[in-house]
Amino acid sequence: MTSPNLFKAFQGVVKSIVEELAAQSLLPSGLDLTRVVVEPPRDASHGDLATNAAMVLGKPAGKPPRVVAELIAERLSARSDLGVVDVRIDGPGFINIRLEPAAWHASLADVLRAGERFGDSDSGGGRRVNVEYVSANPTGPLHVGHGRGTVVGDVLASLLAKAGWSVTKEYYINDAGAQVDVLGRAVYLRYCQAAGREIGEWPEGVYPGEYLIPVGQALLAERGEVFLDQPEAVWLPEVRLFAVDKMMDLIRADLAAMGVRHDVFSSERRLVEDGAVERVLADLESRDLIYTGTLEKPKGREVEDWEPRPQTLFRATQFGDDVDRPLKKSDGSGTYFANDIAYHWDKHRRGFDHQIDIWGADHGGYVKRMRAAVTAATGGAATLEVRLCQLVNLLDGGVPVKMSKRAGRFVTLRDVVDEVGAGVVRFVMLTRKNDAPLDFDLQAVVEQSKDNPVFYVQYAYARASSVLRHAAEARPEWDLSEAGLAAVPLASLTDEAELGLIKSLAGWPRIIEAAADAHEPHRIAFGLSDLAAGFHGVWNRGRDDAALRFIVEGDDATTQARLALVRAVKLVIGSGLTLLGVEPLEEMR
RNA sequence: GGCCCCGUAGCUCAGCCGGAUAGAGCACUCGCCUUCUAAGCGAGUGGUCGCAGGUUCGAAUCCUGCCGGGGUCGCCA
Repeated sequence: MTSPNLFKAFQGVVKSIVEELAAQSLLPSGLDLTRVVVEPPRDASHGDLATNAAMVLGKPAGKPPRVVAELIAERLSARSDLGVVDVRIDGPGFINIRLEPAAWHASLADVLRAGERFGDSDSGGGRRVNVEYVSANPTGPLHVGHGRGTVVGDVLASLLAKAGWSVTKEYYINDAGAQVDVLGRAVYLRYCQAAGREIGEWPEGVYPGEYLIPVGQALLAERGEVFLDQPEAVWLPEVRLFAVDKMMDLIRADLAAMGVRHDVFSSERRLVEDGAVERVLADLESRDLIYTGTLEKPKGREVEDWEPRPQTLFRATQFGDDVDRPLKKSDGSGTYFANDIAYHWDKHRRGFDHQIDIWGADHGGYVKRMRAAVTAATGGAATLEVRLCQLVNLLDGGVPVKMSKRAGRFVTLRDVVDEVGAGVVRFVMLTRKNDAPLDFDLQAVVEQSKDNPVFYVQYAYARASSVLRHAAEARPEWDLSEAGLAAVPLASLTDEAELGLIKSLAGWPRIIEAAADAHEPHRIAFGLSDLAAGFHGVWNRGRDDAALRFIVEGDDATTQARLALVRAVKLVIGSGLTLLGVEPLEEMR
């Protein structure tokens, strides 16, 4: 289901004009129109819409851009039915189009009629895409760094859904590696403590996390003392399972507090037990993509006790990686990489040929091999895109918050959510593009000032709500719903700032589309800030000049038209915030 | 040493997968303000887009090589 998109509509018009010209032999036929776009000009003084058609088509058409521009411009000028009032050719061959105010009024009504659907598109065409994010090890609560990937993945998923993709949100549970053994041992110690045993000094390399105390107690309550004084081989398998279960409960609760809900949780252990890893490796082997070889020692970096040894290797270099990668540990079990190949292959088997993973930047060195493996394992049918999230620096009033795992002092994501709210966390995580480091200042993010983008956007929404509340009180007989205001005459919206705001609203679908195409959810947050700035600007004009206020005593027509604009602003900002998973605030308190 | 990311105004960052005199916020300077929602408003100063080549009608954007910062580098995940 698509919604109105003025720029797309004009793009279609320009293309059909080119085809028309071709049909009349004024231009060659069969020109490639994929690069023809209609967009807002960089400078509003150039016009309302601009197209690069003449510059893109000049060369293939064998004519100077300005000649092509003349041909197109002439026909565009004739389209008064679309509200075109002026067309001119500028610069190297841009065609700038100006629309009459009535066209913008119509576009405002379109926004209101589209409602929540405004900005939807069908560019995904219903194709399936899998977004895997968070996937933190099930060994403890989520920390702030996880929070960033969580938000980026979650909003990307929403964005793709809005752009017409069929999205599955997935979490990969790393419950098969050595760290869950470590977790199991830690929980066992807590269990012994719960049973009143003295355990002496806490062993090296075992999580001392206090959050494991209740897990040990729960284990005791559930299973009694059966594991006491038993060798590890007896208790570890069960304790490990128990512990992972509890940790996932913890993580799910953290995610719920952020408003995140995955569709699928996939277990690494399950994949291994089901033989998926063996099957994938066998398949790769049958295609001669696995061999036994010895890797060279990495240069320029000291590796302790390095010694050449033969390993089972995947021919990653055949698929663009820099070296071949090991698939088996010395004990014969699969490496994390081997299991991960099976996992991504499994996603492909489940019907996902578009896969997106959100990882921390520290896994950057892993991207090439994983993409190589996906290509190899699926015979090129599936593609993997990895988006890396840089570090989050947690600050408190400009001072870095010291986190030390050893001292047991680290701030969890939940701590932050409880302190500033999920909405604030979600928005702030998108105030930087994903591959740039992000400062998260606990004080700054709750500051009520223009410097704080979360506040600034919420305030715009609250102001719009407030104006509508006032209007509803003053004129209870008016229909101030989106549908109601869509039907109101808008001719009195003639102020330039008002028209500018309408133009910004009309451009909203472009922002969503660009963000979805580029897989960059932060663009929504930036777009919202711009919209909010536009609205605050219009609002502020009413300070100096009472005639420019939204509610004008004694002028119902103007008031209603302006309320339509306010309603549309509220609609778009509200839907943008919702897209980010941030609840819009009706009033600031 | 290899690979990945980053380098845009004094600071923090945008820049729509090549376009028209490169944008915003903060800071600074100068005015205004006490308001339908208060936690201000308007204007101005300010940039060799790290450096050097290349691709073309056109490059902050694409390619190559340097410089600087961060991450990462066999049986951890």
